[in-house]
Amino acid sequence: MRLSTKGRYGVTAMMDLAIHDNAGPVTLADISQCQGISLSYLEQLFSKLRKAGLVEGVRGPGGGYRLSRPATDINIADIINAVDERVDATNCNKEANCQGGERCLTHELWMELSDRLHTFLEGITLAQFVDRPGIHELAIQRDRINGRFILARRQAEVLQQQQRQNG
Amino acid sequence: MRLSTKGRYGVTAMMDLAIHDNAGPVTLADISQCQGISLSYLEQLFSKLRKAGLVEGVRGPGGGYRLSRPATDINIADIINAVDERVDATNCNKEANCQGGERCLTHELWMELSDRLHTFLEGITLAQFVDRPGIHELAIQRDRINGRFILARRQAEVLQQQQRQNG
DNA sequence: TAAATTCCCTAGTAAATTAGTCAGGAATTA
DNA sequence: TAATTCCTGACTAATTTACTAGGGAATTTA
Repeated sequence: MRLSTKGRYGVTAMMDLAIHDNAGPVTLADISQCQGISLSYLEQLFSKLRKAGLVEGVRGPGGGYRLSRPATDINIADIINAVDERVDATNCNKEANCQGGERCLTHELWMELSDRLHTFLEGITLAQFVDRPGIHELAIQRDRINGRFILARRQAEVLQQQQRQNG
Repeated sequence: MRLSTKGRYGVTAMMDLAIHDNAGPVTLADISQCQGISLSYLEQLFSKLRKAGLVEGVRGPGGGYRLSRPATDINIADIINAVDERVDATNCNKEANCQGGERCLTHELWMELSDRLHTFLEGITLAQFVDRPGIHELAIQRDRINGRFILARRQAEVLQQQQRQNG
């Protein structure tokens, strides 16, 4: 397990997709502008997310990226693994350090900690951040502030439709 | 929160100190050899751990580093913060990205995740890895394999003493 | 069909971080 | 006094991060 700004970019971008999941795909240009990351860099990150099967791209006008499965089925460990891609190889695996083929005790303990961390992050899904009252209304507000008018409108339409059905 | 190989080095080194806590200080030369990290690099890492108040150095022959407080009072978040030193500054804090002074919704969600992670790692102490049956016997074995004879002897002495008192 | 939009891919580069090297000094023990 | 070990600072190499540039492929809209 490894966690850098790259991982943060991946997670926040995926949260963005999850929030707008009902309102259709989100363009990288939007995410780029809102988060202040270069478009090309985002494209590279999304290439990894796509290869990991977490998102799918939709080309052409009105296109963008969307989650490839429900937000309930995507956890934080998935995302970080896809983007940060580093496994916890300790130095001892390359042997020559710890004699006799025995690994350092501390490395075993580290692996245990690493496992615990992984399990913890596996237990946190995107849905846990998105499925809460008022989040979509808040998202529409913020999107308008950030100039993401198309997204805001689409999301507002979906919301109205749902309210008509419920009320 | 940020987690790189540097953080791993810090944590495993601290585990090493914790295991030998009763047997006196551990030299950086020992850790360097066992973990395959350069001595000077370790010195730089320990400079940070010392400034964070987690360890204290003992100079001269027979010296080394030891924990500055009980292993029960040192958690993983402490160590990673000391060594990786990066706080979770999102791009939005530097403003100019998200208009209107409002932060991106995803950044708030990220901070929430970051907090959760921090709390999780705060709850894991060094003692949880060290205070378990047979760990010291195992440590002595491994130390001998790794050529850390002085440490192994000191630890064996302490262990015998404890056994005399108990049995 | 043409034009616009968006994903998609490759290659290269600048900046930052990681990891290491070197050289020396200060405290302590034997 | 000599050996050991921490401690510090400056410099360098390697790697990773983040960005830039260019073009191509699929799709929608006019």
